[in-house]
Amino acid sequence: MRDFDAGLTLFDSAQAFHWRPIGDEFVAVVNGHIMTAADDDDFARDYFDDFRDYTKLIDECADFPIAKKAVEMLKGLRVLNQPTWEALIAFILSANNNVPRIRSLVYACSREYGEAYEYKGEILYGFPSPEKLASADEAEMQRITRCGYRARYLIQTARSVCDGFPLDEIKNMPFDEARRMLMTLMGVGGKVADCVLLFGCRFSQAFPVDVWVERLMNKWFSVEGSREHIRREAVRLLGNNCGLIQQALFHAARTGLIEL
DNA sequence: TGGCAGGGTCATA
DNA sequence: TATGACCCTGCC
Repeated sequence: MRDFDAGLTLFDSAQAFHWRPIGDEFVAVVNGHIMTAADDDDFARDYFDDFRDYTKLIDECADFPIAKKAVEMLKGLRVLNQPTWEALIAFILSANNNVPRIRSLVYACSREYGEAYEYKGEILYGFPSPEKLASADEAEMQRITRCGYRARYLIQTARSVCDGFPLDEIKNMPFDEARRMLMTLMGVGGKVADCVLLFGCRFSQAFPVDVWVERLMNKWFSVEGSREHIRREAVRLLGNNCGLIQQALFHAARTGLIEL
């Protein structure tokens, strides 16, 4: 695969939290199958977004030197096409947490409620199913996983999915409608919805605004105001692939590659 | 060791 | 639309 930086994309970029370095490779359970960063079947290439031409992205942010710089510096950073449910669970857990703790919460929930798999002597866990989470006890989940108030979000959202919420149809809806639908789920506000749309529904115009993106949009794009306002301005300025650009900007800001 | 901040959301007014 | 509460912990 051309220009694919597995460590950057799967581990450092904080768009997925369940990939683990084992030996000299990255491994995770995706959709009930063990997957490695070296896989290159059609499913893997799609998951790693290998069918997109990322060189075009540099031209798309030509009007914004800081964006162009971030995209150029982070060649090899892909935006993943994760299963919607997996992105949903991970980003509900992400709320008001730092990256190391999100990783540990995703792990704890998977270990407790997901299926175990063995790979080269290591145990890996898949994401818990909606059914499994829907029947979980809130207090017990809090005690075991330490996920705090997010236990209620997880359980309620899992119950909605079990009760017929059309999660698999979200990716085929118009963007605004998809976003509104996701936000009816417990624990899903605008930011989490945008992450699910970007990382789990192929909407490259989704633009998650967190504390880092808020700061960099203030400093480098002179955009201030509510996060919803910042999001709309980003779409207007950067276009329909603003989510892909956001990912480069987010990582550059968080790691000090660009000043804040 | 204390205290802040973290890929926010919800309830309330 | 704006404000405060919220589980817990990584990190300075």
